[in-house]
Amino acid sequence: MPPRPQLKPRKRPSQARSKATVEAILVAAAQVFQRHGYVGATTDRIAERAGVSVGSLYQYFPNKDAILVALTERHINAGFALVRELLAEALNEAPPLERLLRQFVVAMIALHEQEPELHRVLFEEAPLPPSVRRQLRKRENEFATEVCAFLRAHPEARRHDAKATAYVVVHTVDALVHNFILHPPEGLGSDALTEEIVRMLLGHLTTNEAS
Amino acid sequence: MPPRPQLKPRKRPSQARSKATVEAILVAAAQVFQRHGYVGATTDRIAERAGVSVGSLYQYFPNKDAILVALTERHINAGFALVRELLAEALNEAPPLERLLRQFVVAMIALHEQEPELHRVLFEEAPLPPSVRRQLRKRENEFATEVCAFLRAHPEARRHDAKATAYVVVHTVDALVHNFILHPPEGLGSDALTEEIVRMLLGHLTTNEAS
DNA sequence: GCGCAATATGAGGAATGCCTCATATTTAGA
DNA sequence: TCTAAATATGAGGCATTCCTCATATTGCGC
Repeated sequence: MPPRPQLKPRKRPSQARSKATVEAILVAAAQVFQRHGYVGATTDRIAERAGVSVGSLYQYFPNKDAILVALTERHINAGFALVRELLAEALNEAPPLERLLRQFVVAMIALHEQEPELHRVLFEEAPLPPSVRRQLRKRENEFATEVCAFLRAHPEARRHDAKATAYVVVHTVDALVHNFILHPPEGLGSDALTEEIVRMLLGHLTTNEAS
Repeated sequence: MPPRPQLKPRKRPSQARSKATVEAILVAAAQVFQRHGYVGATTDRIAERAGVSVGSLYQYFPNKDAILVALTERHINAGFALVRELLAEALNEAPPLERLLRQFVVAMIALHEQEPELHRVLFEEAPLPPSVRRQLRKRENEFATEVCAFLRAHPEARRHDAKATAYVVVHTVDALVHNFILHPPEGLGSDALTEEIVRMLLGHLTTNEAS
């Protein structure tokens, strides 16, 4: 267990051919991580699945964890993009808070429902390096800040400690949905959960309090 | 990556000497997992730290994961016991719901604050076998059921879908506290978080609704 | 077409960690 | 005290995986 080596690619692909190779490796990695878990996902297996040689793989990724990281970052980016998109759509209509919240929860569920097993491996099983976890938290905070700004602006929202509220709102939805999709409890459907979350958050956001 | 082998000990310690050995191994394992992470925690290292030979270790644990599992189960049991204890104490006084909620959140924070790094390794990094994850979920559900029963009984609580509510309450607290302790955000203290959670849940629990 | 750079190959080196087993020591009980 | 069972030891076998490197192939610019 020597100090964790670098995570950046040693060569940047320039020709179309090599770009395709990198893409194939990432796609294959997603499949292999999904099917075999973090430990079972060997570089040999990923290369084989990608239809390239191990040597090629190591041209673009200095080690196994670099693949994990690249994959995770891509996954995170796609996730935020999707949620933002769905939210932006909803925001165009200047909707009531309840509708917006429901939209948010639904978007998060949709997000977690695609490739849930990959999601589980990446975020629950794999030893994501601290740098990546930090980055993820940073993105979450940015997102919470947006939510925060929105909350101040929305006519229905009444709370004072917008920072704490935004933190709680964003993380509550994320955590509950994450748990629900990845470890579905018996006797509780996603509709019921959505309703419950929406009611709770709506109440929380619209209750005025002399702090 | 052959099929995951058995997790049960091959020999049960009978004499006091061997009980001490097993105990030493578990204590050492906790320290080593904490300091080196799941991958860095080699059986050799654990044995060394425990002051016993690898051979002895393998007398009582068939493989590395068996140690992880034993440790996790112990951790889980201690956790539930602690929270139950703190809650039972609070319940003796037939307190108002708000007080009880606050007690719950405080207990969960206390729980997560002891050995947070071990907690992180066990639940975020280590590949816990599905059986253990299932067991954990089962315990959580049992706990949620208790909460559920209590909710029905408490005079201040007004909600109808007690099952969904219990699920949301328990998992919200757990997830938020877990995240907060293990990945502390800047500019948000534990008091503010506690307040925020308590207000949110209290509002949720005391709001009556024609479902 | 030519030559050079980019890319691809895959057998095998090197390192590591899990776990065994033949042997030694300790304890319990008669 | 003596014996058998319980417990402890730790060097090293075995398997596995990561990654390299010498070589081959492909594509780009001229």
